[in-house]
Amino acid sequence: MTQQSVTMADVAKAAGVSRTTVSFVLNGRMEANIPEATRERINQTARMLGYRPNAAARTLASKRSAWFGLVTEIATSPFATDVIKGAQRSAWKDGNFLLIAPSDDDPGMEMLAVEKLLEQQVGGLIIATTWHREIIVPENAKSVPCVLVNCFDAEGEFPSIVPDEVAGGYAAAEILARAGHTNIGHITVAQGIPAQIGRQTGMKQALRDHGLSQEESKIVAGDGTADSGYHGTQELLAQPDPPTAIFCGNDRIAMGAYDAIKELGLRVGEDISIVGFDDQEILAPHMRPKLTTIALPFEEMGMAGVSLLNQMVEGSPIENRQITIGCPPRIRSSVAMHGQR
Amino acid sequence: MTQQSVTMADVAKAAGVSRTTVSFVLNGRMEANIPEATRERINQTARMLGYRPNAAARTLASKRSAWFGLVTEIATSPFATDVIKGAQRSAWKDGNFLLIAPSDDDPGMEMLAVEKLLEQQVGGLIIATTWHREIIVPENAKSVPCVLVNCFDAEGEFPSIVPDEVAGGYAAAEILARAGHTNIGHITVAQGIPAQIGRQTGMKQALRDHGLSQEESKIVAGDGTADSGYHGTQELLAQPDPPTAIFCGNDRIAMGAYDAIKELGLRVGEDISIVGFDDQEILAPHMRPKLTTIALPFEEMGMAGVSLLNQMVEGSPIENRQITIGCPPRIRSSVAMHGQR
DNA sequence: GCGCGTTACTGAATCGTGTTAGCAAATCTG
DNA sequence: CAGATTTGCTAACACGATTCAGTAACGCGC
Repeated sequence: MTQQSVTMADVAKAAGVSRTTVSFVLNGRMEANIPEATRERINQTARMLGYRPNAAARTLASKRSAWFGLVTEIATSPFATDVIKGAQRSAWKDGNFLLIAPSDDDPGMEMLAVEKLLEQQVGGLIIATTWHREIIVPENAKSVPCVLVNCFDAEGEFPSIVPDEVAGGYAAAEILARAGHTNIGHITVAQGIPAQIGRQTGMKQALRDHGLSQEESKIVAGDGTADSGYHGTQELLAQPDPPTAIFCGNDRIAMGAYDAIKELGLRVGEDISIVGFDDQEILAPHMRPKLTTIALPFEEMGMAGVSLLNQMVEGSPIENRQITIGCPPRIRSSVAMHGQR
Repeated sequence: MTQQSVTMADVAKAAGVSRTTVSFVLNGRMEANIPEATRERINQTARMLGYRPNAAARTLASKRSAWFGLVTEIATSPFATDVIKGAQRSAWKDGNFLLIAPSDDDPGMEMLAVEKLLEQQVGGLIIATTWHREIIVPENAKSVPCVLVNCFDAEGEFPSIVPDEVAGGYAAAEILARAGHTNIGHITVAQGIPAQIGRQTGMKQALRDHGLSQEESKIVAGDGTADSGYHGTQELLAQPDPPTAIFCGNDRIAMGAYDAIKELGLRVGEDISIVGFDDQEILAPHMRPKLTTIALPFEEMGMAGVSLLNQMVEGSPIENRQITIGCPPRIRSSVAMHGQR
């Protein structure tokens, strides 16, 4: 109500030209060579009248919308924020919008979300998960360009963007090896997920490359919780030849590890070195000592997702369908030099 | 491209009726009394043909869109997620969408964000901040119903939804008082913000109501960081008559407090009781012992924002323009009984 | 003064839906 | 059985843009 809404026709009348001309000018169509004087006049009157384009009309007429859809499990994790942030920023730069729809990790819900987004005429779709895993992409998602972020489909049919877990695990172990540690423990996240497999694989490779061996007993299975970090650390430190450093599968595990270490009267970053994974913004930099960890590049993944989508929408050929994004180390204070170098 | 897009006209032709009839049936216009048989036939063919309504056309024709705009500082804080989550859920229920635009705490950016959202024909606007404070609402936000979440304008011109800081502070202090503590410390968040003022006010009231007094020295000014919690706690515990319980202005402060307490060889939840504020999902339940704290009702605020917006869009009278939402206590394990009851 | 190319525009169709006004047939009313 | 009402549907315009196909005016060479 009270929608006075100035239209192009109003601007055209006020400027004494046709709708078409106004459209050309406001969209910067230079090939319709409208002289500078007219352009200026039209822009002036548009501004004076407070003209605001109607996106719905534009979408309808041009059959191209300014929206991408993002389907994600906002319900569960704060991680989603960063993906949204990155995607949002990247889309915004090109004048695009993000329509966010919840999937809640329920296939039915997810299909509905996609359906609703398609009704909104989204030009492309991003499906993002909060933890790196394989998913089944809803059938209807195929009616429009679609990119997977932090997940992948079994057939590799969709382009996907995932963190480089292996390189991340490698970096984590290398930090400890470079600091002179030779007896390194590891507490894993939940068994069988890409994060666990990748990080552990990377760690083993790094240790080999640095000429270090690691007994099986130095790898304890956790489940990603702080509790599992606490108990895992107790288990490691109770061994006859306890490790001097622990690579924790994620930051929450590291949090539990801190507690266990302190309870034993030892000092994190002096007696025992710790490296985490994830770089949780409200955790890692606030721990005492501040946690050295490997960051999950959620924001970059979101940005990459949108730019990949842009390419697909424009019909550019996609060279790389499976993109991995590096996990940068965040060096803080939980790792100490050990022994002679 | 390859937009086969089945339209209403296609459905109409296939069903042997006019487009108008299809529109009536699909929109459930009962007053146009179409007999059950015809309705069924149209629904069938629509489903068979895979008809998907075009939201842009609908928005254009009906002059009412199915989406609300949410302007927020996604850039800075994980808190935003919960507001988005609540708003999203609430909107989704009514078939509405949320368009998210970043404000990045920059007035120019914010105006642009609002402008862009208005171009998208949003039916209403939510402006949300990550921390409770006063804001200046951009002028153009007035062209559509607008609700403030977690913030407010100086003139009270806009309906706003904020957490009940005072009641939260009251609850926090009461938990400690009820546990038998009589010597209670407090470490504040940044000076002068509503969170600091409200929580402190609530605390003082609770202590008065429980017949307790509190020396000025037992309130130390922090800045919301874990570091300030660490040093604040050291300061409090170094006093000649140290408190047996500390109400920390937020969970990060509590995190620092834990570290300081443990370093002194004391036990949290046994020797010293702690209550936090915010209930940060990835922090509070994972601390050791698990932190008793007061939750900030972000999700509820988001939901309340959307439903208030719905009322406004429908033209219902708004009875309450300044809504405060309660901050529920989350009782965990960081508070112990003290002394005789 | 004719043909041709450029410049600076305009008219009209189109996008897919909502919505009002109205019409023919069927049914009811008295 | 005439007139009024209801039932079941349709024609046509509107919404606010984009875009294609012109076209009138002008300059220019010959």
